[in-house]
Amino acid sequence: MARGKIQMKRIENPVHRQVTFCKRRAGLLKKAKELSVLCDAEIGVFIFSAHGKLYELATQGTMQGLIEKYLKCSRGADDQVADEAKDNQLLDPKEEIGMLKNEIEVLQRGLRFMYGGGAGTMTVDELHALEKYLEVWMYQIRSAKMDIMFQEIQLLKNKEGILTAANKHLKEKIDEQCRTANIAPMLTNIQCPLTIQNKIYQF
Amino acid sequence: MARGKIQMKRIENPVHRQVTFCKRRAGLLKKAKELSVLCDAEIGVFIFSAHGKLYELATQGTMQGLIEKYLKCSRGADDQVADEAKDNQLLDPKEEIGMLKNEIEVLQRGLRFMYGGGAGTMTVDELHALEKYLEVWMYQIRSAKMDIMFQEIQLLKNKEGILTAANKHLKEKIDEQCRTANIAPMLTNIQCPLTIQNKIYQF
DNA sequence: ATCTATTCATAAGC
DNA sequence: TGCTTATGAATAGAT
Repeated sequence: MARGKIQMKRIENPVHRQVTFCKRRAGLLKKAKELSVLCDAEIGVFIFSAHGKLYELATQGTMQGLIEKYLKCSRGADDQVADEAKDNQLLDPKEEIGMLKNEIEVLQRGLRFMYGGGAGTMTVDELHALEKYLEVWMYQIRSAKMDIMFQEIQLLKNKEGILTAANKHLKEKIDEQCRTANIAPMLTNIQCPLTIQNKIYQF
Repeated sequence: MARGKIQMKRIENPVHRQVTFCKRRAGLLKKAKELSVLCDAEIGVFIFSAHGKLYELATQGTMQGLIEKYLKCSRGADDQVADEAKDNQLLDPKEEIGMLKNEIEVLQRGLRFMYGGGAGTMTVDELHALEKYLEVWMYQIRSAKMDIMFQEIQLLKNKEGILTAANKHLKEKIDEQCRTANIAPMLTNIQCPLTIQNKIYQF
């Protein structure tokens, strides 16, 4: 920057920090707007100051809308573990496709509503109908989300049950081997797995 | 910028636009990170390219967490002039009480409307207020539900990880014991747990 | 806030 | 996509 490079670490002087925060915050939001305009992108930014105050920017529509779009996009695209994504996809592809088609149809209808003459030509009743439709749509999306999460919970519970059973079985095998072989040193060796297993049941 | 100032409007040349998008996107995310580090701020950015591809940055924790924090912060304030509304509410407790009473009254009227039938007693403004109120209310319920479910999923995933590790450990113990004891009959006995374990990994 | 001296970001070209 | 460079922007420190 200017009149001396600054280190990329927290500015300790509170006055300097506050000043820099104001300046750079403005700069960041400006850059975001520019990128949005120049490259036809949709951008959301929110900044929480150290004191918790919120500064936000949504280049198109509302932040709420952007967040919904974000949540829709980030689902299925990338999760933390590859397995989860696979599981979600494997749950019911047909149902997912059906939902997406339905969503597209609703969206197209909504767009025709919006662009086909504008809201000026719409009666209160028509607007009411559209509102109802969007309400149902929201409900369906929410409902589908909940379903997927419930399924995931169920799946994980099943996994847990199987793993617990397997653990129990393995433990019994070890006990049995020890008894059959009558090898004293083995008894000390199996303390460790037993300890681990006890920890598991504490959850 | 360089080698010629550019106009602040959509870049029409698709190649230039794409190149600029990549460069400025990187620049914006860098600036966001810098602001976060220098000024101890928490920043979330998401960028949708014109083609709908998502690029995101969350300087602290996950984007999910940031979004929740954002929604919590922006809730209670109606629209874009959130700060002013908040300030007003915080600065004047009496006014806040008045507003809450008003909201309660609107809600009560809404309930009478629902059960008594007929919107005749409510104005459009009142209905709008009711709608806003129900929207926030719905969001809060949904949000709480989601939080609980996410927590449950996380807990189950942790359990799964520990159980899997314990299983692996137990299996290794068995293998070790078999090698040490060199007992042939045991080899057939341990097939069963191994089979269970393989089933587990198929999820 | 406003003002510079600097550093930084980046448009254009390859 | 990556690198280079000339130039416009951003901004640190001072006022």
